[in-house]
Amino acid sequence: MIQTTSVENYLKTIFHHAGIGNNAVTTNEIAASLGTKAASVTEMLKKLSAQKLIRYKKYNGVTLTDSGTKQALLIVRKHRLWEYFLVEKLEFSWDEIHEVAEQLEHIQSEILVERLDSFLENPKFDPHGDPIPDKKGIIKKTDLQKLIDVTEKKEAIVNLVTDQPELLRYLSKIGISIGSKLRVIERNTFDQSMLLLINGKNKVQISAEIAHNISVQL
Amino acid sequence: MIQTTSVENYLKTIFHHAGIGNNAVTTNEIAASLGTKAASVTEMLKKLSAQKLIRYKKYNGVTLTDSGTKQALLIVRKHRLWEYFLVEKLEFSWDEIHEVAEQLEHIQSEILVERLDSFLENPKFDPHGDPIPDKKGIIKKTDLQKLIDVTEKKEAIVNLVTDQPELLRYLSKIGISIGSKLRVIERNTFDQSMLLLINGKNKVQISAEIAHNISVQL
DNA sequence: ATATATTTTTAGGCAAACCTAAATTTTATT
DNA sequence: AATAAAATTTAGGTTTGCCTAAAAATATAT
Repeated sequence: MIQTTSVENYLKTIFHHAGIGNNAVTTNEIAASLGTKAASVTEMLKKLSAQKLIRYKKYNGVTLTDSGTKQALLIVRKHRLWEYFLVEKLEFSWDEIHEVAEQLEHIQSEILVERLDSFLENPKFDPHGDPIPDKKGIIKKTDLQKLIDVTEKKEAIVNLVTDQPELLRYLSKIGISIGSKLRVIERNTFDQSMLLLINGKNKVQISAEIAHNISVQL
Repeated sequence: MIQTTSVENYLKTIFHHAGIGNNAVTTNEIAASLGTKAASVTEMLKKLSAQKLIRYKKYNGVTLTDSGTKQALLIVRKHRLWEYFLVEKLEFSWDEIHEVAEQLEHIQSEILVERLDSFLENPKFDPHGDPIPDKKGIIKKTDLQKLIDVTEKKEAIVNLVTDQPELLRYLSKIGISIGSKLRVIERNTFDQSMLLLINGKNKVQISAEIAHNISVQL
């Protein structure tokens, strides 16, 4: 089904805020991200829900359905391919591409996307290093890295955790789950323990032992 | 001023129907061309007029102002540059480009257009042979041809007529003026006279004598 | 646990761009 | 010139996506 530009922007925003774990996204987050008001978001969420693009329960935030995720991925694909085009072919610099790619991503033409992809020789990453989903919406997994190897100040997304029940229980207690965004604030050079900021909110100190068992994607 | 896609489409349509002579364009012509209803067109014409993009007098059709013409030319420029891109770089065939170029022409970014132009090495004609206006909206005049030299079935636009009062009077009587679209339906091989279709409406037979004195643009 | 603050939803409106049906103006025909 | 036909405009609606203000639900703090 062909969507309006507005619907596409909502799907894309929800997709980005949900992260890898497909966490629920709140009305206010969406409003802030799109520069609209919460009331407008609520209204649109009902429409998206009616189209089965999201799962929506009043006051509970939303998650993308498979269908919604697929559509979001195709928009992301288009956005990143156009960004690649702008930088590689039209000599745009990083700071100039966003606004234009935001427009180009809404052009409706499957054949255009595929021809562009071929013309660009099927790039796997956009100029920011973000992976470009393929035509089926599949993102090539970037190489995972152990959290212990992440340098200071960097932001990483939890992708995989060694399957040890105690560890998993502990992590959930301190608020880390698949998809959580971690920023390494500080590393203790003595014991290699690290101070993390979780999802931009809570600070937690974890031991090197634990950092060894968490895989992240940068 | 940044316009809506709809306003841009109206300007483009009026531009194309007005032809070289910037003739008045009727409400119905616009409606037919855009696939909307006459009532909707009237409404929009008021808006365009308020913005001084067209000259509009009730029941009298419209003409583009200089400002309106300039904006129309920039849309035409974008349309034709994108068409060139689609054919030359993405290997689209003629019949596939229209729909996509209709969308791409509305992308708002001056820098994008200029970079695209450079990337394509400043093409002067699109894949249909139509001239691409430059960034100031100036169209390089295509070489004029005498109507007598136009081959059968071709469509041509009247660009210049030898300045002979009798001829001009005669032509106006049979409905030919600067900007008229002529299609050569048939040529009489005996006397070189030709049967023309004028603006897709009236058929007229003209002598070789007259055809010698009309210059057209293909 | 209750009061306060925040978030989300509902209700009622607005602008753009479209529509149909009816009224008006212009054009064509006899 | 009067009438019929065609073109155009007006009047009153619809849909999409946004808004503000008020109400309801949830979260936070004492």
